[in-house]
Amino acid sequence: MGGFDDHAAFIGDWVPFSPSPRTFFSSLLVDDVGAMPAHMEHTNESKCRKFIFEPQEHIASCSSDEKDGVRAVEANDQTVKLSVLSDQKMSSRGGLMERMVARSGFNAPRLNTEGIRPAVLSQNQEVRSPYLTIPAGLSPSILLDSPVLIFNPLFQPSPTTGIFPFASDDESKNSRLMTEAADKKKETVCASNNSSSSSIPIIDTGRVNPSSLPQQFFQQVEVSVHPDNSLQPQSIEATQNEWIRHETSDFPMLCTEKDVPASDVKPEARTFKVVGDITGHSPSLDEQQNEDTTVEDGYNWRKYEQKQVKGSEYPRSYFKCTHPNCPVKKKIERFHEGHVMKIIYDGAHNHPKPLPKWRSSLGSSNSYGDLQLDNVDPSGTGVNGELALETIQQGLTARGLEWRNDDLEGNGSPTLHANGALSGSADAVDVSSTFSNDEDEDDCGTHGSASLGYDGGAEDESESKRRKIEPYATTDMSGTSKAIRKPRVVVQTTSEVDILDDGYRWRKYGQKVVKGNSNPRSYYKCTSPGCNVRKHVERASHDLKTVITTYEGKHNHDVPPARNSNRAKSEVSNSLSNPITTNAQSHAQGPEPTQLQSITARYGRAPSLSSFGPTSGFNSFGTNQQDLAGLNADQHKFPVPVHPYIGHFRPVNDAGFMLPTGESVSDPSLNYSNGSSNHE
DNA sequence: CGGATTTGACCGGCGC
DNA sequence: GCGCCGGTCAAATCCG
Repeated sequence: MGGFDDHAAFIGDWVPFSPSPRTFFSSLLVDDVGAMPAHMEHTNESKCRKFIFEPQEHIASCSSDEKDGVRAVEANDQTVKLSVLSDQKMSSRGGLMERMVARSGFNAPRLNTEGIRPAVLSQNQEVRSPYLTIPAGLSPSILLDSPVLIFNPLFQPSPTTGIFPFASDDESKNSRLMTEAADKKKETVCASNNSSSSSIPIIDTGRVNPSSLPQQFFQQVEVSVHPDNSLQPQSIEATQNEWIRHETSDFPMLCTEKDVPASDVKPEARTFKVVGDITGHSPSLDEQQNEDTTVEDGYNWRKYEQKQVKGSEYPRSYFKCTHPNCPVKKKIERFHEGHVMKIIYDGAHNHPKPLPKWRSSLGSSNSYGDLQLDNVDPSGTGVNGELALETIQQGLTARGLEWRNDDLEGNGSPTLHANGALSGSADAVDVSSTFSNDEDEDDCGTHGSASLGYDGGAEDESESKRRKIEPYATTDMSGTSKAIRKPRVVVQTTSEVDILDDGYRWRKYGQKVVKGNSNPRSYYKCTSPGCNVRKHVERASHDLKTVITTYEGKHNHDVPPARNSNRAKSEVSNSLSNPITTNAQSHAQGPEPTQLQSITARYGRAPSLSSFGPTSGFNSFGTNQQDLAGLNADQHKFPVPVHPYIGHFRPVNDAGFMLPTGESVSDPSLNYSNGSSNHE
């Protein structure tokens, strides 16, 4: 066994490929979207990938609710969508824009108020809009701190980034907004659900190009945030818990977000979401990332994660407040070619807002902190409006947004207050929450203003979660010994089946897209109690037929007996006529038909995404698990010695091992031609 | 209903 | 010090 330790062996192609719908799907998707088979809609993977090609109209829903919204859509027009995705994506904007312009006479989107009906709204009293759409580059805190969006002619969006260097100028902001707000009725807005109850409207700026449509753009904003209640109906469209921003000429982007059903709204789950868009500019990934990090809200953030999430073609960035012990986190997500940005805040800052880097240059007069959101409140949106914000709010920072419980008693509507002062005045830290039952805010005790009954549950939750996890993680770590590198064996096979069934039973515990490979990597653990062996499986980026399985650790047990040989047999017969398999064969992207057939026969079934996992009855060696488990390795046509890592595994590869780059296989003793000898 | 899978989120190492 | 990224966790969901 020593031979394996600290080494990784890369076992070359030694396995005949097997049919895997998943593989076919992947290849089809990648190589020929238009030819994607209808059945793809049944696979998770297809769903996942589909988003990439999905027309704008669906992206919003994807982002908000991949599970429901997307699926529903897929079933109906997936094929069509896919076939026209590319073009549509590229041209839809212009077409819509043109139509809108023609219709309205100008580029400002038209507000759709039809959807905003008191009746509907009333049904969703509990539903609060979690989204606030703001232009890219606009500091969320500014929004939060200000009753209105700022319009300052002096601040033009960056020609390159489209970011607005929002410098605060209270006067200009307010005056401008106020004066213009009156006659702005054509703004497109992605509003908060409860028009009547949203003090913090959702502002969807869409894909406005400020440089070309500054007026409209800001008008829209104005309307959305106008203290006066009037704005809501116009800018808000509520559709049963679902906030949909309609696509309009200049605002082709959807900011459709599904809100949390009232019933599901839990104090601890409050999240404040700010959605903005990168105006008229399609940022590169780098740009987006930069923008992500440059979105100013007055606090300092450390990016600790960036991940591709399902339903979004752009990675989601995770940030933590860098202030010591501050639990606040935020997520930034982009949609629609990066034009729409969603920022989700989680938790409440337990410290004053640090002095912004740019603030000093702007001068105190411009400090956004001086803005008073209170203004918003009085307006009439009154009561309900604030509630909307509350629900979403998952603990806005003390500084950026202060919740006043003033109104809470009466109607539970909070009042937003922007603490102007930068440096930490006491109240800056003071987080007032209107959510009396806010269990999520944590630490309110330390910073929360008692007046609000702010419980700070969120933090507690996350903290407790962390505490709960840590011990486990620690244990796990020690057990699996991350520090102590486990022996690794890398097996490369050519297979249509993702998982090489090695006789052991595995439980999938993770899946992730790793850099350099668009194909997700799946992580598995051996399900045998006490066995820490893990493996991850991924398809090679360069060759979808190539499956790379990396084993880590050594089984401390024998190969478990086959579960049910009968089942395997039946599956074989079923698979032979499996439509998926048949379908796949018909596609040029897959293996040659003859190959497929033989594969199908060999593997006996067209595994479902979940079924061709490690526990499936078939392996990738051209044998099924039952064979391996039930037969002596010697008896099998492929002598398969039980490998401590990979069970019944025998690299019957002609090419022998291939040492993967980066994998150190320095031990010459490694000899997979005799697997058994290696594990003693 | 219980086991398996999915998937968003978190952790921590590593490199710049 | 910060961001990237692989690995992992665990709640939610799926599925037999």
